[in-house]
Amino acid sequence: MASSSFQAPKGTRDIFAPQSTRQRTLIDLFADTVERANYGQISTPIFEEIGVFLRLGESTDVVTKEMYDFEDKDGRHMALRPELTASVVRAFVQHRPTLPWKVWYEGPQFRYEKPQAGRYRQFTQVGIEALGTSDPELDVEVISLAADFYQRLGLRDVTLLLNSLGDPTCRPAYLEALETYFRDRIGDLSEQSAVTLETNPLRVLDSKRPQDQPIIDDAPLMADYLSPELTEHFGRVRSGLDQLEVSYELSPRLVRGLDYYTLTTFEFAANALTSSQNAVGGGGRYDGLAASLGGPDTPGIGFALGVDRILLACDAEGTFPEPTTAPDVFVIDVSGANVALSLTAELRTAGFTADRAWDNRSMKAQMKASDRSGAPYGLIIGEDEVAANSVTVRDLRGDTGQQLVARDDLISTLLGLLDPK
RNA sequence: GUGGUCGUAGCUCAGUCAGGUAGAGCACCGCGUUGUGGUCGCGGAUGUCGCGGGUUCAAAUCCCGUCGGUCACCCCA
Repeated sequence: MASSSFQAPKGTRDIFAPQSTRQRTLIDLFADTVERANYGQISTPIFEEIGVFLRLGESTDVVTKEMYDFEDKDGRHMALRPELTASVVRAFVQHRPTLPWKVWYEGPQFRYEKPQAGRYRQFTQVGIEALGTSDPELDVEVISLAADFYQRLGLRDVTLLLNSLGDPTCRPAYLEALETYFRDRIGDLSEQSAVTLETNPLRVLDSKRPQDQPIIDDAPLMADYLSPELTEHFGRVRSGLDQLEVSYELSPRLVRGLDYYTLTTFEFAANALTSSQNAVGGGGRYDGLAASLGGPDTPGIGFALGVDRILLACDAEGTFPEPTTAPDVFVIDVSGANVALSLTAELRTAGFTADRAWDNRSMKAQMKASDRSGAPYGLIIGEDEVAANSVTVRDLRGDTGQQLVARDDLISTLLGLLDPK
């Protein structure tokens, strides 16, 4: 803790068992959920040419203020990925897989933000992206998969917020109306919102300042400006969600932070999280992104879910507990003959998880260690056992006592007592 | 990035208001005789009181700075 010693960089943390095990379990559950829908895993580099991310939008903090960018030794301007959609679409444009293309991912992302609980400079997201069709039923599939996943985790109090942001054919008229509306009231807006208005009127809707609320409440709605086709698309998304019994709230003010979103946009808020960092996931359509990255004009939709925040929400709801990690057996060796060394290796080869005590400690100390390990059985080897070429198998959890087992029968005896992992 | 708040043993915290050079619980280690843990009893180790500077005879305690956590805004997962 002294200033001369190192600590994890601001906004980052060390995660170890059992939390790390829990995180991996969560990711496994996510993989299972989306692989049932035929999404395949994609793994992209953790850094890209910065241009890949500049398409996220010039009015977003993620791009303008929060990028971890650097020059590599050849002078290329690179950046650690602040999100994964852009990387996935870059991979799509580069490889041109057959359509529709459905992928899922997990991994760390980086944003230079001021940290807070649930907001880190390195954070983990899981997500999916699907490119190649504008079918509104794809929107429904994507959204419902996220909802399914929360449900499988045991999260109950998650609200799905839904909106349509229009597209280049109808959004400009809305933006104009919105800008005019806010300009007429700029004197009543907060200073911050007045600045935001200059770069992106849409995002003023996102302001949480009390001063802005009455003005935002009466602002024009995108829904009134959607083209007939998009109104139809949005209607089919909603009826599809109804059909699958995925409940949602229409949220006409929902504005996503990244500029590439079009049409369907959504966000999941965990109500158990009391802080303002309660968005545990979000996503939407980005029909122009592939083209803007130099590829064919291909529609796409996806979402990203914040693993760190989801786990905080699980804690708040008291669900998805940490897995208990205990070995099957724990070896106590007081023989002075190094039996533990070969015995643990033999047990592991046979499929058991096995740990042991070290440093030739006393019987009492080794028994204590075995108890603490959580293992259901302790294997005791002393001089007597060595002489009899056997092992004492002791029940550490129940009351069945202990039995002397011939070394040759040990594995089969243990197989009768527990299932190897 | 702006503002608030907190920072004492591995963990949770008391002590800070009224300055006199560190405590509790849990965890850890050992002992309770001959090879047996979990309960109990006894004993033990561990902190330059986040870091740096200032005021003072004297600072965990007061002042300034800094780093980190956290809360609100901002932003977003």
